[in-house]
Amino acid sequence: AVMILRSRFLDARRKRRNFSKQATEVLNEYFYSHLSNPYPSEEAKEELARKCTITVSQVSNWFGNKRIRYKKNIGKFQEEANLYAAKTAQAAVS
Amino acid sequence: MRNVRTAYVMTVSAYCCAALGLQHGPSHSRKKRQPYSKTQISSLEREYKANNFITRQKRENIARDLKLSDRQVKIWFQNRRVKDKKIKQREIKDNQQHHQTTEL
DNA sequence: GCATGATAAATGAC
DNA sequence: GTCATTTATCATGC
Repeated sequence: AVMILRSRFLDARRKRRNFSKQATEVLNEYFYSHLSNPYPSEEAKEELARKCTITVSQVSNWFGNKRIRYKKNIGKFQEEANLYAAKTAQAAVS
Repeated sequence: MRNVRTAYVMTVSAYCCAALGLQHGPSHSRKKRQPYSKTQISSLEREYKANNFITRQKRENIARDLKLSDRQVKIWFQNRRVKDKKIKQREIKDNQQHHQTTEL
């Protein structure tokens, strides 16, 4: 019996669920439209959290992960970046 | 006004990663993250339970016993206090959530 | 099997 | 000291 007795911080990491598609959409829109400075203010985080129905901490986690993973492999995110760039461009026209 | 700090950070760390808007990159060989062993964690947790803040004397002893640097022990206690704070504020939120769904 | 969210060490501004 | 981060690692989803 191995008994994984990890006192894992109330076990939030285990019951992890992916965010909804709409939430990811909102977060990505912000990220790619602020690519030159992808650091939302506390107020911006709160609004994103409200829109996505997640906590501010989860917003911070998402941006932390996104920044490092984007930086590590920009090429992999190129397609995604173009997608959201086009989306915000169209929003600007209308 | 908590973002004045971030704004300043951005101007300072504009040397590296300037093209991207990314903060203090690997400035000059950052120490690689070293996950601590169960034994080390147990001792640290035991001491933390005794008191959340550690004196310099105790810190030196613990560091020697656990084969960690003085700085590592100091940082561990700092991070541990942050963790405590997060746990508490999450418990508060969970309670609020629970009352909203159960009452009325 | 990697994508993804959360946590654990480590850094730096203040 | 706190605290927002970076980075690696962990645990899970699918």
